[in-house]
Amino acid sequence: MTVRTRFAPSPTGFLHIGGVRTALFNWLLARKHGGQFILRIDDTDVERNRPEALQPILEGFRWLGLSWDEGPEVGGPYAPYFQSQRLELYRRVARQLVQAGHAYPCLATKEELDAERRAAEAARQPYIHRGRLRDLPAHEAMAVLDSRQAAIRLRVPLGQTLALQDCIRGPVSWQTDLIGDPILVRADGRAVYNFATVVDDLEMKITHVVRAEEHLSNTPVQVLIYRALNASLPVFAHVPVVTEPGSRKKLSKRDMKKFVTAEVRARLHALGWTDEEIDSREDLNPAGIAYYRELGYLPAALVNYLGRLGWSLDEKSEIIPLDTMIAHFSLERVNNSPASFDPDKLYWLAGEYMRMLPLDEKVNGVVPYLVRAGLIAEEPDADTLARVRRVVVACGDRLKLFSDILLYGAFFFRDPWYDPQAVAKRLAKDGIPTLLRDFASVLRTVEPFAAQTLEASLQDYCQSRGCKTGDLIHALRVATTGVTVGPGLYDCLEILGRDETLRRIAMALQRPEIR
RNA sequence: GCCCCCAUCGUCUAGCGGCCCAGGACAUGGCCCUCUCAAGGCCAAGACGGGGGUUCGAGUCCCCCUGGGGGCACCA
Repeated sequence: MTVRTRFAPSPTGFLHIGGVRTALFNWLLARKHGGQFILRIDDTDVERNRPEALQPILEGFRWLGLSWDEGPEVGGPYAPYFQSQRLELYRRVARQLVQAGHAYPCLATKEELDAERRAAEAARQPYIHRGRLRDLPAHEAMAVLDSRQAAIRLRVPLGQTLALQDCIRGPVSWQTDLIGDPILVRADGRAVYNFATVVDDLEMKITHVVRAEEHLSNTPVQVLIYRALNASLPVFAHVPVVTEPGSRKKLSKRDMKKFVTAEVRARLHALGWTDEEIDSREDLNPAGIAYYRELGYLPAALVNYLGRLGWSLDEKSEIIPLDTMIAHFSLERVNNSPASFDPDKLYWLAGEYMRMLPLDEKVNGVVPYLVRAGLIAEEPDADTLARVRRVVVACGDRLKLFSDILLYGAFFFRDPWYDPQAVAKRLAKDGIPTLLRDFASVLRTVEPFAAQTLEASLQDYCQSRGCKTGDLIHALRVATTGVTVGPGLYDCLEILGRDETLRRIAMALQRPEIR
């Protein structure tokens, strides 16, 4: 039997980290067993659907490399993969259930039901709805269905215990008496999630239903539907929810905006985003995928992080290559308590993955950021690319995200932006400008103008002059880069070259703070 | 209110009765390295929610309590 899993987002908002993690588990399970991973769009709730939400979801999956074997844009043997296009199927199946006596029409209005629910609440009683036509004989029920616009409800069998083995939770059970007769098809003919899901999972031959724990309470209803359809159950696995950093509440796509903190805004501003752009992008925040893509996180790092969130390979592995993850993934090793999303650990992983990335790919990843910042031309020539490469090498492990290139390497591509504090601390001090001016004359003749010889000559110079190397080094750094942090000084000078280095030193010495 | 689930360092986790006075990782603090910032190395601090059982022995099994979470729609 081939394993078939699915992820079924509803396009009512943007995918968050938790949703992606659930999708990843589905994907891993399918890949591990050489099965299929299906993407299905659960969009039966047309009023709440937002067509513009679909593309970002698909793009997110593509970016992460979570390929789907069947679904939007790729089709498949059970197309269409949009529930909104399968309503006829659900209606047909629901009618069959009525005919078989497992379901019945319901004429209650929304107002009546609301009143019932409120009354139950007021009486502090659980609300368990049983329709008035529940016990109508099947042929009469069909007659009602044909003559009136009626919703269809499942007739929940009374007095039973539903027990099943969840792959992650273990044995779980429910009393059917406590389950109200659920709506299968709305009065307007549109199926409801619980029903459409079962019909589709059955038709699409889904073998493993891996979904978030918030769906656990939907499971008894769905089990009842499977039974009514005389179908065998898939394997159920309810993965714990992902909670917000700092709270124990599950991540929700409704208020992702609250993750747009001042710090997040500052980061995005640094990349050239305006507040208007940030505010118009709902998924551009630390709970969404787009944020990490924009900042230049490596997708492999995100996948690794998400895979380790609630799952472990063994007692110590943190960095787990995707093929290892696929080879060893199992639902049995999925943890069963909620996991809190930790941006710090993700950031650390991003750095680890960046370190492992081949140089060429680092250069390729960094170029778009330099282009967008207007530091290099859109189609950089070979010389520029060679220079970018040298800068990337100089940045070394400082580069954790592609966007870090702007943090550590921008000054290689434009004049330094002199940080007043840095100038005050490292340049505008007694004797320093003179020292700098004097050493500049040494720099004029250093041969070759390379890191090693530069270092040697600076050491010699300081020794013969009896000055502290630190003073000169810091002064040089600020004079040539404008800031106090960055790659090794000698690497910086070498990349800048003799002429540019001298020009920058002269420029720095012209500053008003210095005389 | 009712139903269901969960419970190891701040966080992610290992642990499936003795290998655990609980291991790893992120974060934190200190030291080393060092031209800054990273990275790296070393060290430190830090957890089995509580109470009952079962057992020669319990983080591990059972029960209760407490705490947390999820769900109770003609939403998904």
